[in-house]
Amino acid sequence: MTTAAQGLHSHVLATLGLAITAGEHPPGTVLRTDELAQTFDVSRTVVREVVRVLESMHLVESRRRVGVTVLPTESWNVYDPQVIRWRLAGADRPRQLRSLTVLRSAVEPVAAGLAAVHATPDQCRELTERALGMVATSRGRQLEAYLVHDIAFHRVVLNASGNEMFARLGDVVAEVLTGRTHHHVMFEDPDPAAVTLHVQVAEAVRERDAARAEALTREIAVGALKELDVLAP
Amino acid sequence: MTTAAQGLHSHVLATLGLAITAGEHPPGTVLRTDELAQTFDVSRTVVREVVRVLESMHLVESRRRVGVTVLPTESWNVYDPQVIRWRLAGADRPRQLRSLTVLRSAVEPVAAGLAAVHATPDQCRELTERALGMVATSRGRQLEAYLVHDIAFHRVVLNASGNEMFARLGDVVAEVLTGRTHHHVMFEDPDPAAVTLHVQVAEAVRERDAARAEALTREIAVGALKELDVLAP
DNA sequence: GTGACATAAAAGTAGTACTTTTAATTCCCG
DNA sequence: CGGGAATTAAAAGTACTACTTTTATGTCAC
Repeated sequence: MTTAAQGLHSHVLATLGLAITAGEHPPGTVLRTDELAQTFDVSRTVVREVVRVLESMHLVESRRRVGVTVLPTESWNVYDPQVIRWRLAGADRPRQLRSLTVLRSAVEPVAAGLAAVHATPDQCRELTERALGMVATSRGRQLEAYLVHDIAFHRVVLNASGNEMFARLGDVVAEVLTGRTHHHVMFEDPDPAAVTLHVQVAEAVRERDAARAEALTREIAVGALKELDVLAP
Repeated sequence: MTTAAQGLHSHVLATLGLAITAGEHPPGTVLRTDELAQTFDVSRTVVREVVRVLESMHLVESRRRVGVTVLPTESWNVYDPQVIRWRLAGADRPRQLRSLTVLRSAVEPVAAGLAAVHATPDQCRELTERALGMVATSRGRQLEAYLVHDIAFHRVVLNASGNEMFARLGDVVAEVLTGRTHHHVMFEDPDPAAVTLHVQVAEAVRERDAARAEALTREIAVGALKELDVLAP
């Protein structure tokens, strides 16, 4: 059971998409639609719709008289949430987590700076609440509860930035944080220093101190990068 | 001629996608597949494939007994290059340019810093060449030639960062730079200060000075933001 | 060997028939 | 009169079949 699916389309899409992003069917592989139809025991219609979607993600290319060719990784729409999810579920999850964390480290500080300028009172309040929630759940193996607050916190910052491109990264950040928690640290409580930094970011945003919000968030980012050994020691 | 298209599918997709992102069919609008088939004078098969693609971009949602509903802007996959292109071609092009420029301002400095660490000798060389090309074409209304170098320069930086998420933003940056040139400055030569900064970035990368490459690129970004009045005066 | 030509393989398109889901309406009972 | 269960019908989902179009590849003449 890789992915639940009501509807044949969803099922085939999930299976095939995952297979391709996981590296079965490596780039260059040629698939034929009626062969796929047979494999999945669905009609060609369904397969064609799936192929069209995969094509729009630039995972494959469909050419007449040739078939459906798997494209090289460089062409993939790596920002497509679906593709990200598939890759996080597959083999090169570590690599994926790394590159997404680097992206976060670039985006979130700037987003925090903008949030300090644009955040509504409501957003300021939720930010503070979430930071306090993180503090409250930061000790004693309450990792799941902590994660919820952490995700919400970062999502609010991204939304409050007022930039739609940033806002749409909320899901990505959620995936990264979830992946991190559920993967390699799972046991130990979160770093107290990081928790403090979140509280201070909330403070800075509330006080409209953009430079400080940005700098503090950059520190959080550095911490996240270190955790994944992306940084030189 | 909105978009060239060999193949009915591409044509319908381009037309409908553009229409939706442009704000005709505002969010909440319900379209029916056979109605669309009639409108475009194609078979329901073609329409369904198009709808499936639009659905994967989260522009629409298709529900039984209801029809194809246009989703609110917040759900759109704004990182999908296709969506970006449609929106840049449509009505809220200015807004789109603004948010993309903010994204650039966050990503490119970090990318430049990483490039200083990871760039191959080849990439360093091309970077220098492109910077010099910019200098050479920066005076005397050679805007098109300048643009080519400018795009290539930024693309190399993003690629050299070694991060695939950054690398994939090359097209976005290209669109933004093109839009900027072809839009509101078209007449006057590029800012000499910006040109110099590019040369210095190439230098910093070549000398493996990550901090300097990042700082300089940040200055370029500030310039781009100012140009669009994103920054407070 | 090279270029024109023929062939066939695979995707693209169309149309139709049927199934499934589900919003909305109806209708019965309290 | 009101609310909930049963019915209905509208629209998408699926399947299948027939046909068209493109084009890689192999063939043949020169």
